[in-house]
Amino acid sequence: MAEKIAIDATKPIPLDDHLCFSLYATSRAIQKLYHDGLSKNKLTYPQYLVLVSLYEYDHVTVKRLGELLSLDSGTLTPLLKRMEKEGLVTRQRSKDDERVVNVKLTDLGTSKRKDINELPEILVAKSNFTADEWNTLEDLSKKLFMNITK
Amino acid sequence: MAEKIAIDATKPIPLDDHLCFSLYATSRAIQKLYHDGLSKNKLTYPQYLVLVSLYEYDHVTVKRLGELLSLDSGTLTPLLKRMEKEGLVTRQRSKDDERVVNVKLTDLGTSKRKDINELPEILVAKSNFTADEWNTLEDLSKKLFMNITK
DNA sequence: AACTATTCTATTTCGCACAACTTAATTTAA
DNA sequence: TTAAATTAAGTTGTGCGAAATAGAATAGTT
Repeated sequence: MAEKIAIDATKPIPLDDHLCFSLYATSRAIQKLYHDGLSKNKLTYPQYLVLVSLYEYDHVTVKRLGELLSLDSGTLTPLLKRMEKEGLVTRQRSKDDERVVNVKLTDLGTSKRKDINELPEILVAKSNFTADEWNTLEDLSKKLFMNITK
Repeated sequence: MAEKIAIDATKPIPLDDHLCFSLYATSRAIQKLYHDGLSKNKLTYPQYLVLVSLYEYDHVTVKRLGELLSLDSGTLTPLLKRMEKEGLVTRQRSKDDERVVNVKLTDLGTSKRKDINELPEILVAKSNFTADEWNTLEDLSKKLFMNITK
């Protein structure tokens, strides 16, 4: 029988006991960790995630990108316009369905793959995690995401 | 002997293999989960974290708040001004050291404690996690934060 | 006391995030 | 086949979040 998760809401709950805060702070810390490697390539963190997505899928629609990154068009449209301006991607309205905009890598965008792919190594090194710790954290984080978004 | 964490940077790394993304997406999903409960009280997520901090410490300086939440004054100053405007906190420059600004709860701010403290229950319920899963995720997230920020 | 360095807050600028809304294209169904 | 509903992207407004800078107050040194 699994133990219940106990939170006593009648007393002040220390910040340190908030799982939400731990994940929030850690996520931001990782973005800071990547900052130098990203700004060297004139990239922001969400722009980096767009490139990662495009290396995986070659071309995607704005809608698909939104599903992949759980970001909406209000975030993606201006972000992609900035990336287009930097010459990293192209945005083209689909001939089949004019509502759809296809996003593709340019040669410049493609050329950054090697640099980009080295960023996770920084986290691996700094984390000082065992493979088991790493995988457990990843699995639990994904499981939590699934459970609260489904 | 612990297994190494293996990342092959020569091939595209699926978005799904990025621990950074999993934590980033999960953190944002939690903020969305809290959104209704927060906006009911006219609060944003970081403002909620400020209140949590104040329930724990009663009064804090801007600097201390920045350390607690790992946020800088560029974020905190306007945020606290908005909270002051809403009547949730007071901001007062210290007599001892005029550089320091003390932040304290008002009665209104204090009165929100019960409502505020119920938010984590929403996450507990939605997570469907065992106490063991919950604690493991919290511990590993904190450990990762410590290792990459120290 | 004057000089220097440090500490702390505030300001500015830019780029997300997200909600709510608008516009335009496509699909559906009456 | 045209009116209604749906879908995709874009727009607007607000609030973070980070970096860089400025500026005032304090502490430390000579």
